[in-house]
Amino acid sequence: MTVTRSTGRRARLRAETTAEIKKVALALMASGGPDAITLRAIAREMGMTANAIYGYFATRDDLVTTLIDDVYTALADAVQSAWEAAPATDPAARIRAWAEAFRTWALTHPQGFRLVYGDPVPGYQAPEGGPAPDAARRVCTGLTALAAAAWPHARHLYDGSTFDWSDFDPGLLAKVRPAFPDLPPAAVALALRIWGHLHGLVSLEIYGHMRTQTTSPDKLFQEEIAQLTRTLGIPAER
Amino acid sequence: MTVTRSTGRRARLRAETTAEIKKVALALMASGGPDAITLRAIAREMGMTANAIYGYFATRDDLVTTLIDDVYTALADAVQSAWEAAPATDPAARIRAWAEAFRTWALTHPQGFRLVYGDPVPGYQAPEGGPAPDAARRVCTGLTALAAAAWPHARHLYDGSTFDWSDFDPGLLAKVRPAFPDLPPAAVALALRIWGHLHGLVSLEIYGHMRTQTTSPDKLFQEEIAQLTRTLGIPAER
DNA sequence: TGTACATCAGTGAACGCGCGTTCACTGATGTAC
DNA sequence: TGTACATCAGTGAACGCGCGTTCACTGATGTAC
Repeated sequence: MTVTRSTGRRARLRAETTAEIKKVALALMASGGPDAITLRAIAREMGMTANAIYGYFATRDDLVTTLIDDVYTALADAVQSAWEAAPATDPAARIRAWAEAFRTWALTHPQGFRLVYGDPVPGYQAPEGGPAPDAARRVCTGLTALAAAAWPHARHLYDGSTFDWSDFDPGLLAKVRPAFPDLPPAAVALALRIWGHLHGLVSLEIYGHMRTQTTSPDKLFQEEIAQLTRTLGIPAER
Repeated sequence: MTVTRSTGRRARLRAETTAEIKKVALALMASGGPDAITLRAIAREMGMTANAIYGYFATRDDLVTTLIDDVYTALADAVQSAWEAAPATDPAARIRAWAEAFRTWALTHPQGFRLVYGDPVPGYQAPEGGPAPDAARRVCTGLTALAAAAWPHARHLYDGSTFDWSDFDPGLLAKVRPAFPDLPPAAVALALRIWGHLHGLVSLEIYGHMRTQTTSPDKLFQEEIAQLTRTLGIPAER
């Protein structure tokens, strides 16, 4: 049996077509929502027949799984690079950068947000078992870094916390504890709570529930961030 | 033209069948998600033909609109009565009651939560225009009552708030301002932020994103409530 | 360099499915005189 | 109280649709000798 060299022409064409299928699928999702991701629609858009896609993805659910992973990665990259762009010496700025990147990404890719955090595509069955994809983890562990930076200022608020390590998923801890050996369980819980706060505000906005309440969701989110750093007692630099 | 008396036998049967259609639709949704709400499935379950339903609802979207309203009402009733059951003299207990009722309702009716706060049923087109249904408003104005009770203790935290009345939806203000004449815009913003916090934590849990982080979402939520009353400076009674 | 063969991307027709909705209808229930 | 008529809930067959997936196939691209 001859193995095709991965740099061969065929392999390259194959990779390009795979990329195009995903690109078209994401474009369809952006304009029509996750429901619009159908093999036939993708094929139509690409000028192929629907079953040609079976040469690249074994099944529709396989394609959707790949897309979810791609979108998660894009989100994780966006927040991580925003966080890294802010100076490490200014925890408040880093929190602000992370949170704003999170909201901005969501508003720019509302359908992507729905795909990863909302209802799955109708009929989609996620592959069973297996840990959360790496990118999903990165979103959350990024927040743990924020909590770690804030911890010296905020720890006194959480003296009564009853969390211990057994309250967390082993997969999460495997990522978090080596990176922040001194962090107590209460700080990880804080990270999850902050995640919940930001997710809630953004998600209400994305799903249209803020529109009937406020005309300035942006201002609301700014106040959220300001209060967050204030409550945690993080000094603003300068 | 003879108007059928609304107490007539026919009218009663009609009301009963309408109620059964909704009941069956909700049961289908509970077991199969919002996608499972199809006229044919409902009819199958009721031993009728699919088109018989057209005698009760002009279209599938009409039925879904009605269901959303019903579910919203159930949620609003649940949180409101929990809130009322706690003593008015104990704001912390009232906040706790509201928040716990919110989460409990969501965990008990995950598909209902998805129906009202998540992606709409595939293909569903909400009736255009028109203000949010009354029940949706009640969920949010209930939170304003919480913020109002907390305000005397928490106002000093929001001195820098830049919110004014023009930042809010007139429909919201029409409900809120008459009920709480002394409440400033910053307090309404606080209510929305609290809503966001609770919604986020519950929504991550409902959509399964907490499972890969913590084994004690319950504990996390308790800590959220405790920190909320603490941050707002609400004294615990007793 | 030329030829025989293997690989493999994509075609085109077809399958069975469940869906919302329309149509002409039937038979039971209620109403008016 | 009895009869003629109107109302109306529900039937059964059919429409056209888009979907995921399977099948046998064709024709171009690459490979081995």
